Amino acid sequence: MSSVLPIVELRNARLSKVEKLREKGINAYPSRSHRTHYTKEIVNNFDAFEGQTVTVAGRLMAFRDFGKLSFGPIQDQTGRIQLYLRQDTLTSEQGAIAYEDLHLLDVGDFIEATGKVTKTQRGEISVAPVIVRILTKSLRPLPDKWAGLKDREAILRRRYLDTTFSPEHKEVFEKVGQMLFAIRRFLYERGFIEFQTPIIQPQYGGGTAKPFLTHVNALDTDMFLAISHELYLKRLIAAGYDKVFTIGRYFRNEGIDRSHHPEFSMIETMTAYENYEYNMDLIEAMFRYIAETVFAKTLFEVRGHKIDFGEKWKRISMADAVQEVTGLDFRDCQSVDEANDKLISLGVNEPQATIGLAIAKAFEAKVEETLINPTFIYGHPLDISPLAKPMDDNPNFVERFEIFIAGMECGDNWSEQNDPVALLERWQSAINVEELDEEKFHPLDYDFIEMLEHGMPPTTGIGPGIERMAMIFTGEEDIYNIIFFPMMKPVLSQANAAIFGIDELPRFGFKEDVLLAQEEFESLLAAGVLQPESAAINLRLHLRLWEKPTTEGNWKATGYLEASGFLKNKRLKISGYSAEAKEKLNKAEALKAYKQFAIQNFIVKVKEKFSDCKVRFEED
RNA sequence: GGGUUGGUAGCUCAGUUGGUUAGAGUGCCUGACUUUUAAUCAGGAAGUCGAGAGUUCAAGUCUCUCCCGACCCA
Repeated sequence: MSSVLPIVELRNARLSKVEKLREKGINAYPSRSHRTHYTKEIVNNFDAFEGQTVTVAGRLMAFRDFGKLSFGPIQDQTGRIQLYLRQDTLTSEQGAIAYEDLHLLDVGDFIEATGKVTKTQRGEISVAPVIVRILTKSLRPLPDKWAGLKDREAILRRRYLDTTFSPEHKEVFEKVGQMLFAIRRFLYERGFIEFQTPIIQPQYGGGTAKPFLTHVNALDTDMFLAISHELYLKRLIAAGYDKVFTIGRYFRNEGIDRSHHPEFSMIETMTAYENYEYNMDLIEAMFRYIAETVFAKTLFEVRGHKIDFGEKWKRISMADAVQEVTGLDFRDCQSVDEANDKLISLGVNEPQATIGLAIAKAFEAKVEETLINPTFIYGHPLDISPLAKPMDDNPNFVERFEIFIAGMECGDNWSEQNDPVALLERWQSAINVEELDEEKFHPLDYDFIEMLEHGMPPTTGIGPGIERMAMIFTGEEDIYNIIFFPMMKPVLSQANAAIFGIDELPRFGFKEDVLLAQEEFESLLAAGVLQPESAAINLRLHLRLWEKPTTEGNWKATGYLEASGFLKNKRLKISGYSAEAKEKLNKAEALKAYKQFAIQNFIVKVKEKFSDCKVRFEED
């Protein structure tokens, strides 16, 4: 090794301190501490503690050496207290660190100090240790004690360093934990029972999000990570429990931005023998309960708006809300065309397939952002709510409500459809629409329908997102400040490569690419060499539309298909497809034409060879 | 997906029209100091300038590709 990285030298220096401590009979990684008090209780009650002997423990955050006297604050979960170390009072009993050996400690080490509580001449509340023990040697330097960690990427990848330096960031995560506890307490007080529901599910129901696919080796079956837990909670209702809930993890294989994370949490309840009106009361009370018990206030500032959770929430139907904001009542429309004309008059030039969809569109485009104070929007069009129960007085609308706070949707809830025949019909027609759309794969859960046929009492549920709720209460506008371990691409730093002697990260299940030309792919398929290795093939189209015409004056699109499911841990890319058009198409038309082409050339060939293999098509 | 922007010492950051051997603060190492609060003083060591390729007599700086982020938009 010719040149050694500075971080490696720093680390080696600390490793040799571990060795020197060992030579003195001191274990740098003992089993436990003998802490008697947290720093905060001492600092807050100095008068009571003055002169008493205490043992405190925490991370050494700084060290100021004055020869025969030194100072160093230690930090524990509750705060900091200064150690006031004197050569003439520090003893070196067995296992303790003598004054002369204090240089074997580093800022960042976890240590324990036993001594009397006192004040220094400058008035700083301190512990004057008789015994100092090391609890854990730190091998890497802490960030700058004044600046802390600033690099966003470093903060997200090594959150433990950021929370060490930023108590206000640390507190946010504590509040999230307290919120979860408060929610559980709130529900238990009202007779709910908490259940665990499966995260790995054979079918994904209860939503239209794209799932994560996984494989269960023991059953040799593809399964999905939960996009929702409600179908299981409903089975619990059928099982005879009247009030159930789960605090579940949810996985949606979609975009990431400041308010969306692929993995998130929801509190989901189901209550039998009640309808959606019960839930409006429940969730309003829950928000108030969290505000009062976790944050000890009802007035919050959310995205620049003052919001009082102590006040009663507004309740208005979706169609009324649209009418209130736009002056248009979509309910008197006689036809879809009439509804679409109204949309256009609002400046929304996206024709919808039904009157119900048009109402939802108008709401989304014009009303949502105006809902600042907590508002219940109820009575959604049936068309966008296949699993909800229609209203008695107008079956075009359902017993469903959404919560809006500061223009953000914060929960979606409804009275569950428990008529198995009606639900199956709704479900099937929804699937047909979806399939025409070719956008989403929406499986029918016949086990669930069977459960309904056995009978599920009238039921209603709520499902507020934990992260959204936490963002509202803490004032954070970035979900990455709420999720302690956000999803990041794995990387290997040069320093770690050098220190651990590796040149790449372990890659379990890493996907390699195999590139085949269209002809190669088709001949391998025809010869039976290439076979599906999972029950479903997922297809993804990557398309490029060339902006300049060919010499013949035609417009050209090229691309490749990405197929997973043929080769384990490998992603198959098939190139060589191309399509030409006589005149310029817009991107949507070109995509459509190309998709047709891909379906003919790929899906049909796979289907005729392997008739029971599912092929799913997804787009970028 | 589109636009903008960033990656330089463990950390926080400078680095000019391309031009000596890439700097500062902090931290680290050595020494002094019995009341500090980002202690002070003296001395010292420390860099694959995100990775790779190119242009050039000469690249942290210019060009291209890639990796990892951030911000805004849809």
